[in-house]
Amino acid sequence: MSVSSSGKIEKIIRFLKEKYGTLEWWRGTTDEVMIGAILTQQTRWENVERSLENLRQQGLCSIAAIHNAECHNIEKAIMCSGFYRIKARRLKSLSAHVTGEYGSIERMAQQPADRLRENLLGVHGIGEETADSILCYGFSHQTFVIDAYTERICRCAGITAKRPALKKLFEKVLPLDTAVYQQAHAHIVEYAKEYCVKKRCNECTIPTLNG
DNA sequence: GACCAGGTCCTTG
DNA sequence: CAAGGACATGGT
Repeated sequence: MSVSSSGKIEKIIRFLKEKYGTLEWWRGTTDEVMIGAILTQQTRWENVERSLENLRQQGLCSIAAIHNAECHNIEKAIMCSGFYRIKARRLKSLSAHVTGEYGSIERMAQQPADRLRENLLGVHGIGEETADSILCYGFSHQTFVIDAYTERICRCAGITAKRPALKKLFEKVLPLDTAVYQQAHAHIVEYAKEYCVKKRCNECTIPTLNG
């Protein structure tokens, strides 16, 4: 009898939690999480941190400051995390959205998660992963983040579900606890960076799934 | 030098 | 709908 997708996901989550414990991941203000979520698109986090530091030094590391800044100045500050022209525009779109739709981050934080998600997906340059990252890490909602790594690990584990269904599966399995959601995604990324890239993800290396 | 990074959008078939 | 390309810098 084969293990169900839910069962496999439970095992993956348990194994990774055992392996990594609690990871320090994305501790920052809501503003910084939102900005970082855009900057980290297809980009290493270490480069994003440098950009965030540049933005801080320029006084540009907030949604309000981005809203008032010249695009050119944003571009210079975020250059080292790549795609800097398009990302500067995306940051502008996001800041315009927050300001126009809610007035402030504080107001935004009072809205229900599903409404925030729908509105974020309407912003040019924000897709599912970026929206969910903002919700989960910036606003502490129980929204699971599916990224390319999650898909890789799940595929190797023989879970055939794709993006939307995969997200539902994780959200069905995980307890309704924001810290658990944040950690589970962090664990997957750490594991994938360590094992699924260098080893080309030819086989599932999560031991509990091989027996 | 080749290849990849915590995506998203746009164009084609 | 799936596949392919553009966006760009920085690390291995």
